[in-house]
Amino acid sequence: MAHVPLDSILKGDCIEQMRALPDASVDMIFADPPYNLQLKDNLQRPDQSLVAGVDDQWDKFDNFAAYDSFTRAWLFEAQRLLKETGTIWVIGTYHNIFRVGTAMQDRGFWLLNDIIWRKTNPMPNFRGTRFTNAHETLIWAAKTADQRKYTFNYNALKAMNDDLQMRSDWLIPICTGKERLKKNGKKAHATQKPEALLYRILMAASRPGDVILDPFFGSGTTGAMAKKLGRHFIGIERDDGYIAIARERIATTQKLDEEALGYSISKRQAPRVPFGQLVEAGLIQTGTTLYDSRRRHTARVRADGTLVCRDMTGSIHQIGAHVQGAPACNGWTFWHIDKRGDLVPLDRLREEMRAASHA
Amino acid sequence: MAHVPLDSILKGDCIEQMRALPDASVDMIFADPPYNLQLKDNLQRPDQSLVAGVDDQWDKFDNFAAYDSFTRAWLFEAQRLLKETGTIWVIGTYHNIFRVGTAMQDRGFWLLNDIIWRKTNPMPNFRGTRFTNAHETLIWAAKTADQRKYTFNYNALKAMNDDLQMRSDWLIPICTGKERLKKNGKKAHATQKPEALLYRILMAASRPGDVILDPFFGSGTTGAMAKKLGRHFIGIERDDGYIAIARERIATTQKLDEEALGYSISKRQAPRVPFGQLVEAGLIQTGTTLYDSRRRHTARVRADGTLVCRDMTGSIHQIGAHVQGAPACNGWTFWHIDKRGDLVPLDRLREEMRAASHA
DNA sequence: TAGGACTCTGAATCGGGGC
DNA sequence: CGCCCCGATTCAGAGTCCT
Repeated sequence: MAHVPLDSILKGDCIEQMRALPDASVDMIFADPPYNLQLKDNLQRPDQSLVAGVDDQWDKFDNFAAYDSFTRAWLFEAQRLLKETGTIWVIGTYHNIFRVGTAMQDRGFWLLNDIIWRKTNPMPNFRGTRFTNAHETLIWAAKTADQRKYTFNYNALKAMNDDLQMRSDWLIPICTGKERLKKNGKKAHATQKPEALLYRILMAASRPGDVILDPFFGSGTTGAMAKKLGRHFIGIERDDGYIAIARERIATTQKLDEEALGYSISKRQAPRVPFGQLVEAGLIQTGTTLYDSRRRHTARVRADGTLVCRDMTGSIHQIGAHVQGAPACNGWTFWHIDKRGDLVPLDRLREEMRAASHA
Repeated sequence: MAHVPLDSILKGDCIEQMRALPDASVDMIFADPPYNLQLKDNLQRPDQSLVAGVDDQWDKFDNFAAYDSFTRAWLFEAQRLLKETGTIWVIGTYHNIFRVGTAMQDRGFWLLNDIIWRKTNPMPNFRGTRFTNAHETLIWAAKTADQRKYTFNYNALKAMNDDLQMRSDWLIPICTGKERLKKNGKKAHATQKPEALLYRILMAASRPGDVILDPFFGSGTTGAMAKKLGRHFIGIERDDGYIAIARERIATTQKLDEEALGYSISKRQAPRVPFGQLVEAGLIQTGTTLYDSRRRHTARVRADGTLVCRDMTGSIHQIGAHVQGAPACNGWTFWHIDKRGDLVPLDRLREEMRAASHA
């Protein structure tokens, strides 16, 4: 059967290129297909400047039927290429994601989750006519309904999330700053995805050495993160310009060392809530005594959010580590308050705080 | 034509009951259709206790085709019942929402947003096999693609959100505690929606006095919130038990008083006041010099309400655009008068004029 | 150099009424 | 239906320049 070209970008139409690859040859697929935006006119900001919207040819379809037919064709090949334990991720917005999801179910993929990428910094709705479009949706699915042995690194993701089960809503900034690839001072690709998003996806649903296919490779975020995390990639892209920037980008990306690959922690988490903020808000009184889960250690809270324990003062993490004689400690889960005899972890109070500040 | 039965619950099949209602008779629809959950077996918690899932007969469909056909049928009636300015909300999870969204687009509804209801307290994934399913998805749509005059209280929602545009991700707790209706100590309805969710939806997309239809009425959250917010409701439900619960619930719900029901309206809805009227009324003298906010540009007022700037004359908007070299300009906020050294925008004078004409 | 003022930008189905 | 004009409308983050 056909050769599987690892760590390279195949130039051409994604369906044709996928057809040339052998059955059951990839461990994970990440697909960022055209969203089929139907933009009628130019959009101006309140200051009269023009929004640089997506006007690329690759996002033009005549109608829903044409888009559906395209979607079914590439999904058919994607399913054929997946190994039995493989999973697929597809990203989109309300313009296309319902059609993609329907096509996936019809094709026999088994949906595992829909994941919401919440943007910290979305583009506002300039006209005040709708809600700020502040998220995109990912669908995560196994090859078939009876396939239960898909790759999912449950514990790694729990560790990335302060020892809480990772939820289906992920807060990640859009791709800006140094990470955003530029060409002649302008954005090189209209829809470059943030590396943190691919980082989390690859950590969740693949293992080092796995083969990752991205049939809509674009600026190559999937390839760069695959290399960084010690996975192999196959990219498919038909635009020479995009291929060139992706090649250069991946060439300058470093693979993490073996040790880091075992313990990688996400840099970007849910909005940070300092412990002092709980004190400031009155959720925790100064002078309150904190306990570990078995009441073997105690410490008291000061007004600035530090703890005192015997003659030591420091953060909830530092004091937690100190009393255990451990090199490090997650103070949020280590320390508890006594609520009518029950021990409640600080982490629960933080959750309440986050909820209150958003509601 | 048929009678529209306000503030009542129609017993029977939702499609048959909708058929009996006249065209263009409701202002907003909220629909919480069966989710078509595909639970194979009973789910047990780690402590071996059984999760009380949805196993009602109303959630049983033989396959996707049967579910799609049901979905298309009720959406057809829903679209017929909507007034031209009306919008529809449909809630679901990944089991059904993609099929619903596709059917809505195929039917000609125009999607305005998808909204993510983020749960503060979702049920964990007990087996550690997937991400915590921590959200549900709502689709908000106008009746047709060319319909731009749908009801959306942009300013009211902005006010509810600390003066920031409301985003597409809403953090709301699931329905628990006193709010959760009980029957013989057990939850009375498997999928009772939180009142906060309906509150926000009704505040966003309806006005006092509007008619709200809920074709899957269940425990009546829509009816209760409609009554509380001074809207009318029509509920459709086929289960006598649910109807009884909902009736009692709504009977004990109080309408907010008129003052509380007031909400911030937008400038678009305010009566139009031409600039010339301010001159005519003497709020601005002819010959007055106008300044932009940084005093970089000036213009003088003429008797007919036009401005002069160098050799140009025109409306406050035209001259504002001209001096900036911009394609357009809002003269009301661009131009100011000098009141004892302070710059006051024309917009403020206009507000005074409107206030005076009301008194 | 630290901080403030100003500018720029991001997958966006983004207006209404009179003539 | 088309044209023209009125006039309503933005948040977070990064980058630049000046004090």
